[in-house]
Amino acid sequence: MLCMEAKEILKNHVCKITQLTDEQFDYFFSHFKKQSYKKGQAIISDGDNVDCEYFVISGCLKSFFINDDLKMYILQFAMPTWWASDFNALYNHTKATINLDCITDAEVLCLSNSDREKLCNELHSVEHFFRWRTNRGYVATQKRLLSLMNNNVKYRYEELLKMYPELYNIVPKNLIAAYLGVSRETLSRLYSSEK
Amino acid sequence: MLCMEAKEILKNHVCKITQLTDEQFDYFFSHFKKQSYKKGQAIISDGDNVDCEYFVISGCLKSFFINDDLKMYILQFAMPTWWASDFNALYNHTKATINLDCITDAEVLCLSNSDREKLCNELHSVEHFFRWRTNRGYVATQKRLLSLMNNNVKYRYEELLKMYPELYNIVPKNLIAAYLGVSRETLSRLYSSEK
DNA sequence: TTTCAAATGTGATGTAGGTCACGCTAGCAC
DNA sequence: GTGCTAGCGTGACCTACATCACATTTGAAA
Repeated sequence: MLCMEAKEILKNHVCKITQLTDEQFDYFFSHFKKQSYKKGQAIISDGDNVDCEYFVISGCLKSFFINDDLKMYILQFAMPTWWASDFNALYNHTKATINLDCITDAEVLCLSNSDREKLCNELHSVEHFFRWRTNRGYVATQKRLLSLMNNNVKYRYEELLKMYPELYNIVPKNLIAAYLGVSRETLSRLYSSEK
Repeated sequence: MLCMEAKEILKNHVCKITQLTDEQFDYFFSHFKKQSYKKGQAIISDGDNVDCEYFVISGCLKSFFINDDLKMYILQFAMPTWWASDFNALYNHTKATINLDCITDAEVLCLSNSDREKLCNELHSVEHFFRWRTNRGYVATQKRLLSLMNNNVKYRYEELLKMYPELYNIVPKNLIAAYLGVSRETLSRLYSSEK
């Protein structure tokens, strides 16, 4: 039943962008594997071989980097219909340098790198979809890069909450800080000062 | 003659990634328009409609953002075989917020957004190529984002020069600073302090 | 209900890098 | 040649944010 739901969510997401017949979509979908994870559970850890990318059905993931001083920087919060992985490791067949884990209980659909490439090769529409998806991620990351250079923490914080208001309730502030690239103390002082 | 050379450069670049017959490549290439620009000349300016993306044959471009205080932040230096544009505006049919201009005299091949989409639609291999290209840009931008949050200016400067040593001779230091997201004064103090 | 860890607030102090101001040099325009 | 502007160095001072330390709150587990 929830499996049915997952299929519908993915279908909705993909068919908004590209045309697939029902049979084609069924075939596409048959390559995904459903997984459930508990809050706090790791999906990809530093040093792992990375085989899959993950389409979020429910819950919230984070992909993040840990530096030598054990400081965490969050690359992405992944909410339903978002895709997450260590894309660098996935595309280049290197070990993971990015971690992926669960902020809440989560259900995802996994697609392996080789299956994605196979599907892209077999179905032009699927290749089109994945081109679209990466374009979107690329442009969003460029915007974030500029914002990081150009705007102060306060502005970036407000921008983030305007864009993803649901994060405010789901994600603890120390993780928001790790996304914005500041210390949790500085972030805390921000909204105690305003109003 | 240089036109022949441009064609070869593009062919080399594309066929490293994807299979195209000679006729297919000729057809692909027929949609590009060669353009020459002088040092300092603008290709895309803030507020423009953005129709094309640009494949660099020779010279060096920069894409950059100017904020309200007239401070410049450089998104990308584009050397030969790199692609540049305001991809956000291009994909989303909005006005340019990113500028593109020439650090040196430059020759480029222009491809319009509609021709790209047409070609991607007609030739699966072309769609594959563009998916690959954006994947690469996406991953590189994510890395830069992390480096910006995690590393200090000195490290980022050395990292940049290690990756693109040719920039050192071509690009004035104030532009390097604008790429790293620091003031030219700070950058200047860096390498006067070391050794 | 108690307990414990995670999440959060806040003061004191340190620091990387920004800003402003000025001077020098080199190459291009006339 | 003369003048002018872009590029670059450098000192003095300022500021946003980091770091460290400690207190308080909260929510989930036992």
